[in-house]
Amino acid sequence: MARDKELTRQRLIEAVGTALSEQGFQGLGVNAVARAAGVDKVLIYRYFGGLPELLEAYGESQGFWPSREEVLGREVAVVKALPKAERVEAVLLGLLDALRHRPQTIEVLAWEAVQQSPLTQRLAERREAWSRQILAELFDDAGPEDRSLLTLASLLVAGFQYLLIRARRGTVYGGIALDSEVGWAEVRDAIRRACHAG
Amino acid sequence: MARDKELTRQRLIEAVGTALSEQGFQGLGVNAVARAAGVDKVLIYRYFGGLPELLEAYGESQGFWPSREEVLGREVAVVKALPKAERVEAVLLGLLDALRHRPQTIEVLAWEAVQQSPLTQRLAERREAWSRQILAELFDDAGPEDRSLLTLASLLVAGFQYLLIRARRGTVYGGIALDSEVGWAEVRDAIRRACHAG
DNA sequence: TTGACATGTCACCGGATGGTGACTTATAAA
DNA sequence: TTTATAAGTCACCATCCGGTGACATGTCAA
Repeated sequence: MARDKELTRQRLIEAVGTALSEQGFQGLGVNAVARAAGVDKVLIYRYFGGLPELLEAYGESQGFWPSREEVLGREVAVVKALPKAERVEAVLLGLLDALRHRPQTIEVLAWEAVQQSPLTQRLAERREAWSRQILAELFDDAGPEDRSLLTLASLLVAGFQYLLIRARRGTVYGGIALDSEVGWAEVRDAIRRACHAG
Repeated sequence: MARDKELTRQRLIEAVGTALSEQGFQGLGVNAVARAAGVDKVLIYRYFGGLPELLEAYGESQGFWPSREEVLGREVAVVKALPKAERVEAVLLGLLDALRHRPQTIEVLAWEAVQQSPLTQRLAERREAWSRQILAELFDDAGPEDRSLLTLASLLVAGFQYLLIRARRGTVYGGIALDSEVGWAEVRDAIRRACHAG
């Protein structure tokens, strides 16, 4: 093995991602990550201090949460000119699409949902900050009367995040086929319908 | 220890519930359950065959999923006379309320979301059957044009189930205060709003 | 009273885990 | 060329896990 500390660090960070993809967060331990990196586990302690710090480095290294541009698919200013219901719809549909292409993020979301660790807590805080920022940027003209619409938006996000989590292994939920494009098209329709409520 | 096989069986089954409440499904193992029951773990193998069968017995023993009457809070026939949107609203709000009082069911839902085991698979199938039955009983007059409404209903159920899972340890999600009655009142409002969409 | 059987206890196994100390060896400065 | 130190290897620890075989003892029928 070449003696390159920085390369080994990188290998370890990437190994977190592969271990996460292959075994899920359940099997995520010092031994598994070291094995995936092809490196001795003691280096995790030497280079990062421990598994939590390595996971943190992994979290920092990735664009876990999609950028606003990726979610919206167009300039922020363009979306901002739309009616509020359309804006919400654009954010929700864009976010759904972005997350569907991020299996590791979904894995972490599942993790976050069931376990409370320093890492998942930090990730949760970051997501809260992300949603606050979206709110401030896209809905700075929202008043108290829009509170219900924004809560509905959060509820819908929670809904399809849950569906994404279940889709990792399950095939159907509440009659929705999670393993087919048809099912997800229905979900998008339902989101559109809900956005224009009230 | 009294030599009463049936009592010991019952103790073990109840111990699953207490272990589930105290440590969550993560720490649910042969040793933990036996410890909680104050009984030797070998009896799990003798009386049930193994942990999966014991968990199955626990699943059978409890009213995990609320009955239709508990959800609706009134006679099925009465609800059936309502317009479709009102019917969906009644089911969703009733289900949310029923689940909020079932911490162990929520724990199992969280489990089900992240792990695929024979038990969680059976529980998932049972829930699917439950929702199909609700559909057949309350919405036998639904046509293809109602498909979108029912998908939205499933999405909303997914949403508040996810919120219930996160509320076990988290305090806020997407701006919704999960640890306060105010937050849940907002969720109920959002559900009502969504039900009358389209 | 005796003996058979069911109930329950205990000690142990192999394997995986997180974690650490002692070792080898490549590299690079003196 | 020598030598100090960083990079990487290896063996081992305690602990927990699921699982099992051998044993003790209460109960009840013969």
